[in-house]
Amino acid sequence: MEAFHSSLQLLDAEKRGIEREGQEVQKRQDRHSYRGCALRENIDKQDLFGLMGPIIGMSPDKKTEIPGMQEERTGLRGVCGVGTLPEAECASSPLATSVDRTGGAEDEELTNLNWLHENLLQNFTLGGPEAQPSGSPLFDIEGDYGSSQGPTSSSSSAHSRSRERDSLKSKPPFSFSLLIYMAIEQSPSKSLPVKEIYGWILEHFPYFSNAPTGWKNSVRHNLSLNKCFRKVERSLGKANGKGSLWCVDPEYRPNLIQALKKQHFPAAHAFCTPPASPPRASSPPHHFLEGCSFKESDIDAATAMMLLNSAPGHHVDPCNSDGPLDLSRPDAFLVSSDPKQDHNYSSAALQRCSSRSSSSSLSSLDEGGCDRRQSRRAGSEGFHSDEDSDLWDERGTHQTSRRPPAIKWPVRKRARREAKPELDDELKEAAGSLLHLAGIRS
DNA sequence: GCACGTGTAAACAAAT
DNA sequence: GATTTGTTTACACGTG
Repeated sequence: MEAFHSSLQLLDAEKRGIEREGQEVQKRQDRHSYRGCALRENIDKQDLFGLMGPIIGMSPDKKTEIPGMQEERTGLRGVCGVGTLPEAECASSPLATSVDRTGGAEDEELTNLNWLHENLLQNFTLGGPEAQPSGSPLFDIEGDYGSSQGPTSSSSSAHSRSRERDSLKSKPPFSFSLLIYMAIEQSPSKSLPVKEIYGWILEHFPYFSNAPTGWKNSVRHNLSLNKCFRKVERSLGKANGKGSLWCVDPEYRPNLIQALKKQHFPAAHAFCTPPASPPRASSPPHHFLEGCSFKESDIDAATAMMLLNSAPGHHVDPCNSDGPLDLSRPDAFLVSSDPKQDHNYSSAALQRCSSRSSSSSLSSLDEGGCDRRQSRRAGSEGFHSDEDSDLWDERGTHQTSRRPPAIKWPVRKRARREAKPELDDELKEAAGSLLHLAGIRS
């Protein structure tokens, strides 16, 4: 943990150095563009760890212009805002209670995706929030927003309006799984009801505000089918809305992170790259960074931190199914180097996902969806115990006749954790390599 | 061609 | 009874 804090300090120092270079770099980046994106060179690395302020993805003015956004956002304030989710506060599940008790400060640093939204996503925009006329984070992610112009370039207001229109009609470059993941991860309690997932998506991807309502069906479909997501029963004693809370299955969080990065941040393949490979070899492919002003070390720093978070023993996961994690305890964030105390399943999950082609993603996890549902229905008490997990680990039925049971069932979690120490080490080394690449001493 | 991931639509049941 | 939520099935399409 001390090393982590020192890394943060080093990041801060580096950030200041980067900022000094900022203007010079901006000039360079103005000369480049890629798919309409121009990322800030001087990414605030503090932000990478979820220390940022409120979400700035969309200006209120623009949001109010979107039909139907107002009512959707009302229920969202508790999610993206500072407060805690009322439902989650009262949720009876160990997850919700343990998470909500925390206040989430350190948890925010280690697990949330604010860094993604406010940096990776937002910094895809032209020069950051001050320069972006539209609040949509996909504003410049999508390639059809016109050529990128640097923040210092003379992007006319007409051009901005044009891009804004495009942002409203262009589909987000993320799958529903990732959208849901981002929504859930950005919530203080790491769990959201469906309606607030809708709200988050609507707020951050205005495209859906004008899209046919089928996308909500898709969201629900994903939540049900994708075993990355778990249902958490709300508190029975309080009538606080329909349905359940949904959270990210900790076992598949690395997969989601990887899918997220594969979708837009191919530097993520460093996660699957053995540490022996040269650091630069794990740099994002040219097609991605080409023209982007996203310094590779920035990406690496971000991915390194995520990898650290994903690495066994470094992960703080409120959704840990091994039992409620009381994040209010000061030792809740102690970094364990003991594999036996590793409550993270990322290594196996990562291995699973890296075993497939680059297209490996989330729905491969759907193979077990039916079993998950079975166990949900058997007792929808939210999270499974290990025994419960073992149940849906070992049953081998497949969901549909169209999906042959090419089941990559997670093996028993504990057994897997103990059986993959070398993989754990690789992950740690990879994290170290990435941090080193980013100029951070781990 | 095949397997897989993803998106979409539709139907249905249960809950509110 | 209407609406929302959750589940399931089916199909289409793109990709490797």
